Parts: sequence; structure tokens; C-alpha cells
Amino acid sequence: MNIELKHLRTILAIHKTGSLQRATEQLNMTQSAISHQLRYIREQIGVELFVPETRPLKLSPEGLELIEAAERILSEVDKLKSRFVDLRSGQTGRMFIAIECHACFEWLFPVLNLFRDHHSNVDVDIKPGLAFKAIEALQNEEVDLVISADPEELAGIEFHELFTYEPIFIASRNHPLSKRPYIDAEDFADQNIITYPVPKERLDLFNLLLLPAGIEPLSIRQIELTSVILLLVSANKGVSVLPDWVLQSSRETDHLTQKRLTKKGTSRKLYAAVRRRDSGKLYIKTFLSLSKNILSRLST
Amino acid sequence: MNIELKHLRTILAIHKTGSLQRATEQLNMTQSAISHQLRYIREQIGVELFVPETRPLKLSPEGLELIEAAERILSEVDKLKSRFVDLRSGQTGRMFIAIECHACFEWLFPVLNLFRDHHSNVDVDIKPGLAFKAIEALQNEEVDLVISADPEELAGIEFHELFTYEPIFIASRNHPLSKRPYIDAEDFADQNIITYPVPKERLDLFNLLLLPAGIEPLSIRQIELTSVILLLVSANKGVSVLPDWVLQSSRETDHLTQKRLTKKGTSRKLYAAVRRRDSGKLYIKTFLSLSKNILSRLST
DNA sequence: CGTTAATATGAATCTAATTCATAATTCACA
DNA sequence: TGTGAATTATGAATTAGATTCATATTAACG
Repeated sequence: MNIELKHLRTILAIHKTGSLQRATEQLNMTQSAISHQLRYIREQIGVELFVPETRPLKLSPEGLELIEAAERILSEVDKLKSRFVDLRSGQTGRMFIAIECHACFEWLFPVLNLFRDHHSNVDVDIKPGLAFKAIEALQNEEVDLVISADPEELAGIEFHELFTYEPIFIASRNHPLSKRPYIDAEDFADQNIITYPVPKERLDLFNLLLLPAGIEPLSIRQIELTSVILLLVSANKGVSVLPDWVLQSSRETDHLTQKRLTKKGTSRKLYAAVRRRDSGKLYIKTFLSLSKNILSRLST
Repeated sequence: MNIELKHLRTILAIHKTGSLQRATEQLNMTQSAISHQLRYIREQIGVELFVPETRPLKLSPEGLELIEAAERILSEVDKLKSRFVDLRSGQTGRMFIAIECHACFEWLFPVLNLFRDHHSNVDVDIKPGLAFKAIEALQNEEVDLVISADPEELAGIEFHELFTYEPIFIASRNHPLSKRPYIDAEDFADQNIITYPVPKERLDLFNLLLLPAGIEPLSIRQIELTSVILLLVSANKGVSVLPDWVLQSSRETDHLTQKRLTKKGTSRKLYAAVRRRDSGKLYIKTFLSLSKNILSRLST
């Protein structure tokens, strides 16, 4: 027995209009086609759906049952369709975010709070833990957006620039380096450094200064939470380098001095990577635009 | 956007088997056909269902949603299909009964009690009130079975003989005619007759005796309930003619005499009319067979 | 009853699905 | 990495099936 949705739609149209003739308008088919289809359906299900030789067409009890089931099924299918229309247009969807940069929590939470106002239908989550396989996870569709400072050329992946920031040296006000106008690579040689628990290559300080200069600090202490890093630096247990936005938005910077790295200062850019296929989605665009403006919002 | 059940089945098969190749077995199609279909579906819904370039094929979050909906929809459709298989084979269905003969309640109730043991899934009802348009209602599918004493040749309708019965004259033991060995048409000329409220032509007494003989009784009194008729006859308010089965099964016959009509006696047959299309249904057959045997059951 | 409107049917046509043959990918394992 | 085996994608040819056209048949209503 082979029934297709097409057939259910035909039966429904016949029933609603009361005749094959009038059903032609709804279905955009000739009366003949409808008649042929009706016959096919009868053959398939082997049960008379309409009381034969009556006009206007009257449903048999079995036909009535079919209509009821057909309405249920078709409405379910329609729901499914409009679901996909939404998905396609970005009205709804999933946005799982992987962050390669630890400090990004600081601006990401505010962004997501704003985001929720625009797209309450989008399922948002932050996936920490796959920090250094993030782009891979993006390709696998395990996540849908990656915050990264290292854009690559990858098929099907687009990197969107979010904003430029400056990595800033921080130390206790009592720290010897607090007298300097700026900090250079060599200054770190005898320092205890406090950073996030990620490989050196992924830390701005090492990327920009220490690795190129070939300098090793005295020690490295890895701390998960930004506020704890600030606490330890305040207590003069070591020095650190953090993005400027962290220091702007934090209220725990009273006992710290902030210095530029190198005389001219340094800068880095943050990017959001998404699959090219998703880049047209409304909620992705919203996220990107909110992220680009978040720093100015935070500083006010 | 055009989606058919066929497509849902294809997606489901691909997902369950994990590859187009293996899905060929379930779907009885070539790998190529499946590939073409998959492409078509992608075009239709405009959303990537499987994570591209992975094997075994992995569903995207959107694909997963589709699968879940597809399973719901397909199981609904399967339910509908098996419902029709049942209907076709007579496992289930509707049996609305119209009775042209008033006294038939007497044996019909016992039959339906037995019937219910065999076919609890069949929706049974008795439709009184359309007594003389019963066959028409059968053609219209308003009812599914008609108990009738007057078989006709009608397209699409079959009459099945149920049993033969004898219309019996009854009167009070005190009634003058209670002395006779049998009753003839002429005997009714000065009698008050008590019958069911139906036209003369549908009453055995008139059909068999009075109309052919051209005899009018003194009066006719029409009563709905069999037990009331028996009561009135017992009280000598008149005489009546009832099918023998009524008198066998009733316990209110103590004050009555029963006589044959004419010396040789008379007989009539009862039929059940059904639409030819329904005559193969199991529950119809059961009903017919129970009805044929009901009289012997009642008399024991 | 005859007239009108609707449905059914058969053959012709057209559309769309499937297959066949083969190219392009991906995977696993060396 | 490269190579072979397996899987998927693609294009053209074929086939199946759905739709139309023309027309016969059947009901409905005065």
C-alpha cells in the first residue's frame, strides 16, 4: 500500500470543496487528474472513501477517519516545513560557541545577554573545553561559531573581524616595573608570570613579545579565572598581560598599574569563525554586529 | 517546498544504515537514485541535513530534528495504513443496523450480545426510526445492514436469508376464537387487531392473509412495544399476529392461546441486506451466522 | 424525460524518478 | 603521504508514472 502526502492533500481538497470539479482550483490540476488520483488511492487503500454515486460527494465513515488522520499528518508536515523555513532564514537555530581565548568570557556574556533580546528562539551555548580543537569542531558542526585570534584559510569557513584590542601589562603598584613608562620583552626575564592555562603559542604575551625575542620568564603560573589572576597580581605574586577590555570592565584594578608593551604599544584582533553556509543567517549577523560594538558599550 | 513521505523514508533509511550504499537494501533503489533524491531534498528544504564529507554520515542538528519529525509522521502514516488493512479485512469497522421489522428486537439483542464477544472492535448500533427508508440508508452508507422481510433486486446490495418463521395468531384464552384449531382470513373481519405502528403492507398478517382476501378488520390499534401488545391481548382488548420466535422467547404468554394462520400454517423469511462490497468482511459474516442460529439458541 | 453539470475513462503527452555508466571523493592502511 | 577499495556524485538515457485532452458516462434538477 503506497500513500503519499500528495494523496492526502487531494482527498482533503475534495472533501473540503465537496466535488472534484471545485477541488481543481485548490490543487491546480484538471478534474481528470484528480479523478485518476482518487482511483489510485481507492486501489491502494482498498476501502471506499466517498459514498459512490452521490453528489455532493459524501464521505463514508472510513473516509471520515482518513480525513481526520490526514489533517493531523499534514499539519505536522506543515509544522516541519515552516520550521525549516525559519531555520533557513535564521529566525531560529542553534549557536554553540567555542572560545579559544580565555578572557573572552568577559565580553561574551554581555553580548549574549543582548543577543537573547533579539533571538530568543536561538539555542545558545558556550562550549569550553575544546579550546584548541575549536575550528575542527566548527567543521564537524559540533559548534557553530568560534572566537579566535588566529584566522586561517579554510574551505567553508569564514573569519569575521570583531575588534582590535591591546594586550596590557599589569603589575602591583608596589612592583619595581610599575615605575616604567612601558614594558619590553627583556623585562619579563626575571618575572613570575600569571596566565590562563593554555599553551604559550596561544598567549598574546608570548606570541607578540617573548617568543620572537627568545626570552623565558622566571616562572609561569596558570590560573583559570580572570578575577583570580587580578587578585594574585594585586597581591604582587607575579605579573600578567591581559586584553585592555578586561581591565576596562573589571572593578578589581585599584591596586594595579597598567603599562603598554613596547614603546608603541601592541595590538591584536579577534575574529569570529563561522561556516560559510551559516554566514547568511540572521542570528549570526546579529551576533557579529553586537560583538563588534561590545567594547564601546562596556567602557561606558 | 515539496516534501513527500518517500523522502522522509529515504532520509530515515540513510540515517539508520549510516550510508547511501547500505540504504539501497532497505529502499530497493540504486545508490544513484538515493543520491539524486538526497540532493532533491536538500534543494527543497534548503538546509544541510548531513554533515558534509564525513563518513559514516553524521546528522547535522537540523537533520536530527528532521529525523525526529519524520519518525513521528511516518509512524502516524503506518498506523493509518494498518487501520485500513484492518478495515479491509473486517477486523474492525462499523455495523449500524436498521430494522424494518419491529419484533426483531427480540432476537437482535441476543445476537448482538454474542457478536460483541467476537468483534469488540466493531462499532455496533441499531438505528430505528428509518424503518421504511432502510434500504435507501444502506445505499447511502448511513447504515451498514438492514433486517428486512422483503428482498429486492438492487445493484450493490445483497440479501442474505437468515431464517424462516411462522406468524402466529394470539388471543386471550377467553377469546371466542381460542376454540378454533386454526384461524382464517375471514375470522379477522370482526376483530380488533393490535399491531406495530407500521403500514399494513409491512405486516405479515395483512401481507399473507387480509390483503389477498380483501378483508378489513373491525379496528386496528398500533402499539410500539411487544410486551405491551402481549399485555393488551392477554387482557382481551384485541388479537394479534406475531412471529413465533417472539412467543417462544417471551415469558408473558400464560394467558394466551396461539393458533396457526390457515390450516397448513404460514411462513415468512427474514433477510439481512448488506452492501455487496461489505459482504466479505469478517464481522458481517459473523453477524449473519449468529443470526441464522439465534432461534435455536433462544428456544433452549 | 431531457438538459445540464459532474465524474470517469482511455490514449497521448509530458514530467520526473530511476538506472546505468562513470567520475570524483573519502577512508584505511601501508 | 600515497594507493587501493569503497562510497558518493553526476550526466545522459531510460523508464515509470502523473497529468492533460478529448470524450463517454453518470447523476441532478427542473
